[in-house]
Amino acid sequence: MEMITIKDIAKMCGAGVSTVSRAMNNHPDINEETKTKILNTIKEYNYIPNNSARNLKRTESRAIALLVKGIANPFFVKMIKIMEEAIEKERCLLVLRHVDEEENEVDVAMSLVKERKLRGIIFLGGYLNHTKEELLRLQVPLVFSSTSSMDQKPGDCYSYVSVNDVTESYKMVDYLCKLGHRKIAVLITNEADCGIGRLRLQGYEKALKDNQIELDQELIYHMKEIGMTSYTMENGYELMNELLDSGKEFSAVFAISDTLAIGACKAIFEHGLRVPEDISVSGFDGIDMAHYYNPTITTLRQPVEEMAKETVNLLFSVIRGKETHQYKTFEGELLEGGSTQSYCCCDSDSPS
Amino acid sequence: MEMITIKDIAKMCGAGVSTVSRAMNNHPDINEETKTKILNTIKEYNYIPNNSARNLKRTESRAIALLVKGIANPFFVKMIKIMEEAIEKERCLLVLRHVDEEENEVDVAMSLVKERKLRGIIFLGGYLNHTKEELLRLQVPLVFSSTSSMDQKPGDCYSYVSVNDVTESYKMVDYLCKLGHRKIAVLITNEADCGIGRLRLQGYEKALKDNQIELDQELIYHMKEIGMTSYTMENGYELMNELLDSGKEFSAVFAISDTLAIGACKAIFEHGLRVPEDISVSGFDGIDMAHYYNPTITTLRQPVEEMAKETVNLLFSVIRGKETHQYKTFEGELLEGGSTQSYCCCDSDSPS
DNA sequence: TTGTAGGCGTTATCAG
DNA sequence: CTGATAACGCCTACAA
Repeated sequence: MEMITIKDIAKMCGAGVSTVSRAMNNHPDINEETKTKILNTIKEYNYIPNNSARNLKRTESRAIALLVKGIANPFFVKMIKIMEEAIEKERCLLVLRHVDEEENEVDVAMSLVKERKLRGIIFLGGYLNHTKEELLRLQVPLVFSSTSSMDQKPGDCYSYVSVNDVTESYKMVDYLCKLGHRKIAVLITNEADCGIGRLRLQGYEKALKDNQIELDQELIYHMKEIGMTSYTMENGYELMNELLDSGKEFSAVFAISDTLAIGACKAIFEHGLRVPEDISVSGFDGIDMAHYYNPTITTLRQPVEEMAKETVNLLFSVIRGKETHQYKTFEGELLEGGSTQSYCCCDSDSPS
Repeated sequence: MEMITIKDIAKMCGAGVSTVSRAMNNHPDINEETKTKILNTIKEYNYIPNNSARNLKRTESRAIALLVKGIANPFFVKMIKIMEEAIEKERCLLVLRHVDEEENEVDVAMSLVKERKLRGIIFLGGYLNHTKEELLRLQVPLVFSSTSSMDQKPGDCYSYVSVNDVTESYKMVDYLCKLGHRKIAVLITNEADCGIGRLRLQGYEKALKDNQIELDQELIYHMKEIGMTSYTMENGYELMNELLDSGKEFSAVFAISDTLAIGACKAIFEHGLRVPEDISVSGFDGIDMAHYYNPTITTLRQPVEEMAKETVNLLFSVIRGKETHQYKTFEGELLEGGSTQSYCCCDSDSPS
């Protein structure tokens, strides 16, 4: 029932608590013999030091926090994995924390800074709408990765890694235009979302404009529910059903995520239509699923691996004081899949 | 630079630390006026109490730990979400922790018990091979959910929620047999895996036997790499490629997860074959992707929602002392999708 | 209703 | 090399 503490170990070994502490923490000033003896009793009694006490007392740690907004997002899952490895390589401890949609990630971060004496923080996802003052209060190096921000000018108090959502979604929509599509619908998060959704919509609008296509508000399909920012297949399916049921004419769809695109395909199939013969579908992100789907989803691949690695690199550069905060934008890559084809007014039945 | 503490707040308000503590923790014995005053200064100075100190001092908390082995698994992602809500409904704090493949979840749990004074622990995924002694040492109610265990007899020191992997995979393979398939390949984790993979293989073997089909070792495709237990589309793709390239004859494939099944489909398509006309493909789990895939994957749906809810229920029953530890097995549901069809020796080109 | 003091389990400091 | 001892920041008797 009683928790065994460092004192108990000390008593058992006939040593002082500080010696036990030294043994545990690999301090240099300790006799090898007593050290092994202590380590043995620790193992024997399954003693595990109390982290709360440690964190409270320690002046610094090697902990890096990774705060993720949207842990279900497959795109993030991959980034997390890579960051995890990179951080481990720096011999640091990763503290992974899932942040809810309504939660304020900076508050969570602040709490962690106090609790764990963090070395640095990585924010993954979410929307960057915090004041410089709030961020400075965190007192540790910060990197925002794949976080959207309306004004693309980060302050000097944090680093920033991302693709340019406007530019990249422009690429995709422009690609659809060049294929000859003129009636291009877009599936997107709800209107209140000022995050990535809005940026990608901007790219869509600009691409249409540059291709001399008039913007048709009826082809912009927002998720209805407020606060509904989740990029799920189900939402893609729902949105596409609405769109198809509306009777509105269109030949291509740009879904602002691959998950939405896949859901959309399902709706299209269920309406007895084909992808891409009847409707071309394109996504965004370049997640594995887009590649494995049938047909392969035409998508805009974000260089996940490089982005994740660079995120960690930037963080450690600042931690080491070697560099000051930076702003890195990555280029996406348009992957042509089987879900899009050039627009054909005669509605051919036998492509290929 | 200096961290602001409870003492600072106390000083600023001209109050004692205990009063500040009472204000923060909603204690009854406190003057409303002083309470609001304190709360205001706390807000004004953005004071956040140090969790380490709290955990160290508190004798109990309302924290429940959820230790997940394989956070990338879409099946778990859904369960986590549901458990999260259920735990919140019990007005408890969820401590979500990702456990690496090589990490021992019980060690992590032990560490958390000490650090956070946990009320209970839920283990999601992984393989249950811990001694009763180890588990008892944790001192708090335990539930293993969707964890595999060779001997299906849990001790009395923990609860257990799962489907019967043998029975359920039997159902699926039996279904394929009843469709007329006699050469059924299986895609599975590496041979060293004594977890879910082995159980599902048992179901496969039994189903074949009951259908008077001789077991053909060459149709059992294990992941090659040791320690490779990840149920990814990529692995499914690789395995299926090997299988197809081997020239071995078969008409159906049972992949022990939907992700593997989807990867397998991709490989089949790339070999110029069709699903299900040339090869029937079935999966396991019933994740969303199986439903959205084209064709829809025939799968064995695990009742995620109920399982997740029951997991939390069992935990709280024990916490409240109302019930003793239990062992709940759920029935899966075979969802017929478009990826399977009855075996047709004439290799029809125009199904329905 | 409020304040003071002691201790939670460690680590850091400093004298031996 | 080792062992007391004083913090770390908070909560909680207990006394006022």
